[in-house]
Amino acid sequence: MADEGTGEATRDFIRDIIQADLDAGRVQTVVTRFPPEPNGYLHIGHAKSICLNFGVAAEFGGRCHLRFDDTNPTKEEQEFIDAIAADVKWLGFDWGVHLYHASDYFEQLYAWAEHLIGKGLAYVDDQSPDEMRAARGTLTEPGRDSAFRGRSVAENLDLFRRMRAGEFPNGARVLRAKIDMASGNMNLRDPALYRILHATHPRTGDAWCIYPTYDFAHGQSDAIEGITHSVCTLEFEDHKPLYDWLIQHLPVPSRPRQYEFARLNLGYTVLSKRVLTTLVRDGHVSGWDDPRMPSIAGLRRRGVPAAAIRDFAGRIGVARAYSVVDYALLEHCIREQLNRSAPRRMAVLRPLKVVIENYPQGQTETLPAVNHPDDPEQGMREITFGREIYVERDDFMEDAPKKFYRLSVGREVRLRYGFFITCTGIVKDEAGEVVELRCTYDPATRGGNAPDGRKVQATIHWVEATTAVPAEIRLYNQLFTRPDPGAAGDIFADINPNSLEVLSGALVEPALAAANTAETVQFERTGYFCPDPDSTSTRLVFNRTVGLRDTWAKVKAG
RNA sequence: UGGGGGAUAGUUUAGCGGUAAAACUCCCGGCUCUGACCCGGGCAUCCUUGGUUCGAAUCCAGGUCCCCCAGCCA
Repeated sequence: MADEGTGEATRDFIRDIIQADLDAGRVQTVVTRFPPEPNGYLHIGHAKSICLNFGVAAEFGGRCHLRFDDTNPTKEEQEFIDAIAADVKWLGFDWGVHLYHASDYFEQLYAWAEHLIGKGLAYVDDQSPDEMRAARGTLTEPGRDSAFRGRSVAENLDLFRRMRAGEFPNGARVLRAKIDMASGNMNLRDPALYRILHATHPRTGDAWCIYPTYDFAHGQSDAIEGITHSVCTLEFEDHKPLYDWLIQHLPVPSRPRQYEFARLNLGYTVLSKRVLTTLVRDGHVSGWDDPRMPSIAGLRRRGVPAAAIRDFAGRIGVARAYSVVDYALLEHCIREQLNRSAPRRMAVLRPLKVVIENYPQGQTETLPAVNHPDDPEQGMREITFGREIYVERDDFMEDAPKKFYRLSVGREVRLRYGFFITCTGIVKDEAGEVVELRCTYDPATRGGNAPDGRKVQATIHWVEATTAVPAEIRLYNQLFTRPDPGAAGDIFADINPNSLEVLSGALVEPALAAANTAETVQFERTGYFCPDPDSTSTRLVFNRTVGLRDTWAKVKAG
């Protein structure tokens, strides 16, 4: 895992705090945790948190727990629990034996709730959700005390036990902390600690019908596990006073501290679980692992290496200021990683037939090609050359400007690993479309160099007609049309109708037919691609992970 | 108009009283059997106003703008 591009010992305020705690002896062993709620799949925003929590633990010789925050059985599923664990592992992190669930602590949390009641710091409220909302006040006006706030300890205890016993329907009562209904911090206006939820929990089944809220479960779970630095995102900042209040009033075994950082925002991308869930549910994408999704599963299926995601997480930094990261940075990290590892292959996305007129009919020959120009270890392979080949449509222009280096009538180019060819003529169909090129080749340039030392301006990729293998290639574009999806109102109106482009007539070199591995390869001059699970023995399907940088496209665009 | 937090190149970060650093993007140029990679070069009134100081992005005071909070979600 020490393969990150610039994975140097990055510095940020979280690491500074930990270093200071270690130096001052406040903490002996750093213990962090990644606490996902299993109500959806992980996305690249979670990857930032995962890399931070596991990264920091590793750097300081501590440990990081994986803890499922499974306190709301109405939204959580086993499928998500399994997928999340698989994704964290795929990203390259290991929680060892430290796999936990907030539900592991339900009994202890319940006991602490009674403890709070006993100290007169919590009470059972009979108000309905609507009444509670009305009594909570607003951002500028204080709330009003509930009529049930003054119940005796005995009555609270009795009612709370009966809540647990299942005597009341959902929403009938709730256990609340008794703090301050006039606090400027809404979280301190007697927050709910336990609610009645007659629902089957993925792990505890029907053992419970009351469940702790996030606020009551999270900090105490941290304390039970001995978490030293509970790192979360900025929106929990207002919860810290409550987090601390609970830790202070409960006989917990340790005193964890919460620290907040800014969550990741990515241009042209949505990292809201609510929206992502809707995209999947309403069929805007094929599933959580659709290659257009910013989910870990989607990125993986698209061919993005875990190391690229780790590198990305390291480069975006950790701070407290709201920010939106350029999508281009992610692409850069992917390209950098793949450039040095991905085997090179040739594939023609939009084929244009070429007949080499002076090459013998019915004859073929093989030519050696390197698998990676900078890595001899990857070896060589043989590619077939013959009279009929296919080149990329974009590599021919009828009225080519001076800046266009590729094929045009009268121009000579090099076929990668092959010969120099010169275009001598074109064939058009009735519609006037160029459907075939006539060329001649120079036998003396076999292997790619001219004995007379003449140069060509371009080298293009190609495949030989009789040996090429047909393939479907899926090109992905941004899932949203604007850098700030939803900023104009309806986020679903910003979905890009052209986010998926399928090329069904692509031709790839035979070596790719054996690409059954999940390995991402480079199609020379076009980009990085990986076989999609939709591939079958009779139909090859490739996903474009990311294109190569294309300077010509910019020149052409003017 | 309550509470909490934040403002450094187009973007994300560094800088912690000594004269703005890096990466990405973009632009210019070089190299090249991938117009890729790689290699040069360019791109900042440090939100603002005033103060302290020999010296301020850093310290102080006042503004401005942005983000989060009124779930029995997390």
